[in-house]
Amino acid sequence: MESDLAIKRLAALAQESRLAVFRLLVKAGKGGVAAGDIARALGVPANTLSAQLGVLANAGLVLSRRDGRSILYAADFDAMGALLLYLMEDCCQGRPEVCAPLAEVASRAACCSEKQGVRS
Amino acid sequence: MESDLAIKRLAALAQESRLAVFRLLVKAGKGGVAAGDIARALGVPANTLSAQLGVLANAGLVLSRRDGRSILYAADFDAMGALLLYLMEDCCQGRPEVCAPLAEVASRAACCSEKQGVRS
DNA sequence: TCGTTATTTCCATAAGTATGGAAATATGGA
DNA sequence: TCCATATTTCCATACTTATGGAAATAACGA
Repeated sequence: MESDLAIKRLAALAQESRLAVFRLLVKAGKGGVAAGDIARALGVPANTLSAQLGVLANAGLVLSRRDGRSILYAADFDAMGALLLYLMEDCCQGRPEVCAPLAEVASRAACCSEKQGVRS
Repeated sequence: MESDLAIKRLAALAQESRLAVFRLLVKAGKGGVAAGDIARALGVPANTLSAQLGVLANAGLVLSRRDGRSILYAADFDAMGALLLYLMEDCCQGRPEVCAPLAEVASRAACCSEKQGVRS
């Protein structure tokens, strides 16, 4: 990953309500959530939320598709994985002091994904 | 980790020259690098760099100590590890789609750190 | 003490980001 | 077609951040 893109993604997540949006979308899974429902859940005006979703989408952290009158937003898990991989490998050079504590979480995930595939 | 702190750290890294500073400090390791040497390496005026180091330090991503006339800055590996752990667990809920691809990097690091006697 | 080097703080300016009202666009249903 | 709903775009305002010149502070050696 280019550091430009990593910076864009870091900046997109570095704001309270955008991080809240992303976390909500992670919880929701691949099905996604309508923009209006996100706005209601977070108590943010629709146009403000739209701008925030725009930043996340521009950073490639969320995907959107229209469903009737609504537009469904979903977290892009691959993009987030790529960002974390960048931070671990390119930025931190795989240093054990940084990366070793992550082994348990990562291997648990790897284990689950092999056993039962993808969950939503 | 509090999401406020995570946001502070994400924001600190979400800028070109600050990310460059952090990467340089990761490369340099625990010994650290004098502020002036960082400024020279990155071609940034001393006072501008000082402000950037201030942001990184305030986010807890770098540590500093005086050494004679110089002030040595060093990456705080634990802090970076905690940020990544937060992103994997709290933010992404350990989702396999995000975290599984990180298993190899993390376990390689864990392996090396065991050899050196460092554990998490 | 003084002079030199290293770094930070102060300050102003420039640049970028966040917010939300109002209007515009898109969809589906009557 | 007309209307209601869902979302975005336009725009102005407020806020935050980045930058670097100049002065201040800190440490060392003579």
